[in-house]
Amino acid sequence: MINEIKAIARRHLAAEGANLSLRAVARDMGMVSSAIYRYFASRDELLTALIVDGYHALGDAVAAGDAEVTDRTDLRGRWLAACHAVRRWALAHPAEYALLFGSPVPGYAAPQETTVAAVRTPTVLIGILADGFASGALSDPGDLPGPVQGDLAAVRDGFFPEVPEALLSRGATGWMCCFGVVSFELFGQLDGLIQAREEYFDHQMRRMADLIGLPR
Amino acid sequence: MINEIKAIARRHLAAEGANLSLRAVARDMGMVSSAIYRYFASRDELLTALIVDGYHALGDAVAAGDAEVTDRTDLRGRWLAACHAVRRWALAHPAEYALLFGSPVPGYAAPQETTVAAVRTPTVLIGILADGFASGALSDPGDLPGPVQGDLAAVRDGFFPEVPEALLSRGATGWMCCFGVVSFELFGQLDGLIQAREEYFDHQMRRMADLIGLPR
DNA sequence: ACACATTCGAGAGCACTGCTCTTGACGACA
DNA sequence: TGTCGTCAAGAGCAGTGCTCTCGAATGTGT
Repeated sequence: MINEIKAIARRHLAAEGANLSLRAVARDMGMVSSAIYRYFASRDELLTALIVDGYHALGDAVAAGDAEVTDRTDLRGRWLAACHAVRRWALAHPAEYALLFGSPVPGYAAPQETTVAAVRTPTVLIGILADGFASGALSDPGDLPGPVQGDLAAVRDGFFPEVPEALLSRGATGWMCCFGVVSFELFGQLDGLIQAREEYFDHQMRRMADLIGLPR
Repeated sequence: MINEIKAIARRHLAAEGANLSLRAVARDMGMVSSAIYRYFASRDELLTALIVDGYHALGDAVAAGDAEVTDRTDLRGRWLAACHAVRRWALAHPAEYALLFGSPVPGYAAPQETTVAAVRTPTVLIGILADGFASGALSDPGDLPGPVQGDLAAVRDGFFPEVPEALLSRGATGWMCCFGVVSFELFGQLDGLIQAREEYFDHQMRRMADLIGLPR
């Protein structure tokens, strides 16, 4: 039942964009709006459920993209595959992507459960770097300013043991830039400027691979 | 009059977030909601006016940040100053930033006037690279795939004559990554992970300067 | 089989939204 | 004085999230 609600809500989200109407999904279910409140305490709670699902769907897609590269030592190929998976998922689910990474809803404060789901995609990306460091293909850039080092050490201890902070930082920068380029395209900032978007994205992610230090 | 409406709308935007209520700003002006429609045909038109203003305000702030660097040949210093100006403006005007760069409103299609205003900030950033190329401090990386080259040549001809496409591309990537990192911070994706945000931002923009090829 | 408890959904209603249309007040100009 | 344009008020429409109450259905225990 709550799965059916989520499915219809996702359909509405895809069709109409961010402003999801409880009454509309209730109408589509042949129910009255108040009946929804049996299953979700509020619209925010429904959105939270969709957000968590979205993070996992994106994480799955990115992990699958990485997994398709058979040569696991081809770090650059894995990086590019994962980045393209991010972009492909975003283009296929623009409304959900906007829900995850777009402007936060004013009154809405993301509960804890979303932040743990949010970490799935960067986990895949930085996992590629972790593999590279473990095999000796990547080295520690070792160029972090002091205060940042402390923050990243904590993140490392929580999620990525064995990865040096400076390398983790490179991966985080790469992830944020991937997010930036995808959002730019998806939110219409490239309209009328760039047509060859997949090629341009690929080019940019290759430059990010250079920045991270992934061997060619 | 329309300036007063915009000012109050901006205040509401800053206070309450993205969902701007026409009736609320009318209330604050001691008017009735329908009176607003004398000055703005719709809520979208008001938002468009605020968006255009926002792009210009951000562009002004970034240009001012760049202009504060007295040594005009210090390309890296200018790049960092401009990037920090972007971040500072975003943190000072989060709701307006979200309006400009966040998820687009479903029914809303950005009219032409917004896209010409949107180009102001990248103009400043890439202007730094143009200066560097003119003085010989920057060279043409010359590493663009074919389809992208065509798109960027058109952009170059429209906005940045004399700048080679590959260098323009580097600047665009830098701008998108700057946007990505700022949005990540502003949209809450860094919450609970990074405390030393200004330092981390500075570090990341330095790495982007490396990628662009700005001399140290 | 009967009585009880729980679950479910319908319906009315509140306060709010963007937006349209009509009506009436006010001031400038001829 | 009369006319015309500008302005804002008010009512109203269709929609929103959300709360509350009230029946009907569905078990469940004795």
